[in-house]
Amino acid sequence: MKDDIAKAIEKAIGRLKSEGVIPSQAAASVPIEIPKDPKFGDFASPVALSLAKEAGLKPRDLALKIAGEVMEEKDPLILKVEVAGPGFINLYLADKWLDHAVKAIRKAGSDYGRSGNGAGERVNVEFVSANPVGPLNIVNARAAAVGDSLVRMMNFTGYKAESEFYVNDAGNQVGVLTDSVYARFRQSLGEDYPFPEEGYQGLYVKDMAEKAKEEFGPELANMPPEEAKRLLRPFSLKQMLEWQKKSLKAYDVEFDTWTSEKSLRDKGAVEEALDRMRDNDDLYEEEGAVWFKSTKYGDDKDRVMIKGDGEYTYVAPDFAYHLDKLGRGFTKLIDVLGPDHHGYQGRMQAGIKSFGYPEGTLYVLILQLVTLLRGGEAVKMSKRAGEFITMDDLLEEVPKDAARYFFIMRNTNSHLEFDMEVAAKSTPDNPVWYVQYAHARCCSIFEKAQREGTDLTLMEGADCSLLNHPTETALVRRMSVFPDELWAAVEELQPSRMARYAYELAGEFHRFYTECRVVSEDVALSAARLALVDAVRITIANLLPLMGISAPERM
RNA sequence: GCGCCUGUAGCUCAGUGGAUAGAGCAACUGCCUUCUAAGCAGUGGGCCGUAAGUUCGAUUCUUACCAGGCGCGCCA
Repeated sequence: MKDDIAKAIEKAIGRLKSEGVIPSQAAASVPIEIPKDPKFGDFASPVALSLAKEAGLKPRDLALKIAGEVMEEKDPLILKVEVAGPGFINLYLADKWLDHAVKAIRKAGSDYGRSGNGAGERVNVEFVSANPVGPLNIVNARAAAVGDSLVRMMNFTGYKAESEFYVNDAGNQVGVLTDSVYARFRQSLGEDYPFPEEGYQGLYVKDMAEKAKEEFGPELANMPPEEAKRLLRPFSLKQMLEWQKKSLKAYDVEFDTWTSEKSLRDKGAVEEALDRMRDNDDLYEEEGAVWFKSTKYGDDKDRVMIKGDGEYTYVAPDFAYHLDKLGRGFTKLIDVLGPDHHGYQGRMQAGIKSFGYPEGTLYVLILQLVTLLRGGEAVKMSKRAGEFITMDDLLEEVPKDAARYFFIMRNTNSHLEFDMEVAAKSTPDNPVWYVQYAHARCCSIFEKAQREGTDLTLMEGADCSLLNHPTETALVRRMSVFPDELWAAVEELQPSRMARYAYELAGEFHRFYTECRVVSEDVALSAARLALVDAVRITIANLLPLMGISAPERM
């Protein structure tokens, strides 16, 4: 409906343009909003306010002209158009539109909200990509929730989006992990074997050492350390990856692709990427190192690609990795990163440009920090002392649905306060329950109606124009903008918008539920309200899975 | 010092170049013989960090400053 209204106003503006009232080059987009106060109409547009200057008219006068044009050739669903305030165009819709809107939602069913807006563009969303050296942490968990929701939302709106996890299995961090496991292994045999200075202290390293003992037997101790570590390295890596996969699965996050840095290196992808930069004259040698002239593409300083000792810096394989993704046919790359990586953005954008891809190919979404609270008190975490809450720990305290909602409920560039006690509760302060409860209530109405012998097929012939109660029209309005809200969330890469929309929709439903009895003696009204409730059920059932949250039928 | 993010109600956060700046929590007051009260309605609470600029109009855009967070390696 929002679209139809925007089109009607666009047409009106088009006619005014051809009459020369508005200059033809004036911007074309027509914003439509739901007014805060229903007395300002079902929908409103401030378009005249922004166009007034170019037209050389007072906003109000222009609004009157546009309104006049809209009425001239008006959509039968539009009842009247008014101009109010400084120049808002307020549209009031005929009751018939309620019927249209509800029927459209029910007809679309599980496809309500789905669109082809993404036009099949192939998008790669990379997220989490934690080093395979320890358990997943809370920022990883936020990245998992945000990244996975983005992929789901994008696929629902016509993109071909895939999720990807980049495994840093070639760097020296895995070496440190291997050394740590090896040391714990020797210690477990009663030896006084030194633990590496930068080694990983966590208990899981000891567990892995025990597993290694089972796997390889005590003869591992008799091998030269280098040989033992050659066995331990892939073994440790595999354990870590399995652990991380398991943690993610518990959050309903599964990746389409896991790409290994090592495999990229092995097939010469790094050299290939560097050659490409060299061909562009973007590499140079200085002080015994090879540098990428990233300042040429807007980075604040040039970056070393090959160190003095002949090793790559971590960025070189990262460039190769991005080039690899692009080589697989993705035209848009999204990297979801933690707050400590924002400095990474400039060099990576520079690399993409050096490879010849257009501006806007890569989008880096930076997530801000998460502060964990328990009952309003900050949870003390000390990495050094090995005291920190992992993603797994969190799930033991907070149900998956609540965790996922909490992780996406804030804008990505806002710090997130996550109170585990609130998230774990089933009380009104917990927004997840509020939304799920709305869905359960819808289902419960049908269950009750059926049990009491109400003929549910009555819905099919329902006349939803009867839904005149303010809470009913508000509910229909809110539902009708779901596709627009979803698309806005996708364009802004902000799943938080979906979380908020879900909350608002649930609120409209709870108000309706309190004010209006669905099943009553009035057969026609009951039929209309059942259809309305069905539409709500459909909308919520479609949007919760986009956030990886279930829509329970009973609570 | 430089860069990125943030500064809106007691707390956590929405929001927008324009109509009286919103929600949840916390406080207080009402509403269950009726489809789940895990709900609803209401009251109180705001120099939208400070100052200047652009504008008919700024909480929104620009700049400076103040405050908080995070980064700034031939570490990953």
